[in-house]
Amino acid sequence: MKLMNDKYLCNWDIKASAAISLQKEMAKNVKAHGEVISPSYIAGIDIAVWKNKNDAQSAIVILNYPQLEIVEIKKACDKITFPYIPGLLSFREIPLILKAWNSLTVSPDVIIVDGHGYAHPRRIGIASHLGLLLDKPTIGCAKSKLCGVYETPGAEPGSLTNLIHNKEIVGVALRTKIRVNPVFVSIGHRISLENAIYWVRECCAGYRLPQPTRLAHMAAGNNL
DNA sequence: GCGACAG
DNA sequence: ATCTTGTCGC
Repeated sequence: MKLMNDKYLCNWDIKASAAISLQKEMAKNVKAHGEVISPSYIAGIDIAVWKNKNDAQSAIVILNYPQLEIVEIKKACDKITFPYIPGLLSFREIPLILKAWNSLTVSPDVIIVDGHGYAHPRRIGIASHLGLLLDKPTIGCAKSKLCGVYETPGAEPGSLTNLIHNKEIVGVALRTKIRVNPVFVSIGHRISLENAIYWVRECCAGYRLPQPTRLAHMAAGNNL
């Protein structure tokens, strides 16, 4: 697939301070509204870092909807350079994600990213950053919180509570399955929070994580 | 200075 | 993220 918005493309070999400056500029262009109505394809993205701490593999899995069957899987391997710094995850993972994106033949209508989007100190987590680059609706679905406070959601699957940071609702803690910890959903780009929550729920076929994310995680680790 | 801290 | 099999609980 072709990269739609190369104006957001940057030199990935930069310092943390420069990355933060870029985030503050890009955050102004994130669109927190938009509805994905009846998608034909939903993508899941994740990366696995080899234990040697240098090599990594990204995976993009495309599922059809509503069947949620795999229609395409693309992977890319390379050395990982940028260190893991909370708040700067996108600069570590996106280069490898774009490499896999280039080989895609199916264009997804919405993408679920393993990590936060708007629920980020500067409102631009990896889901939002990737959404700007690909000019696609993206959703952030993380397994743990990066910033903000929230009340424990009810025990019933589907229940949720707001994730609040600096008095602003930045996402929700969503109980996707009984007796498991909630996941954190936030908008990535070009989608409303309500619609993002809808699609995450729609993709959780009895699992804690949405199927696109689960399968991308397995694919990245060569377990699929 | 101290605590928090996606993957 | 990753190191790692079986085991306990719903």
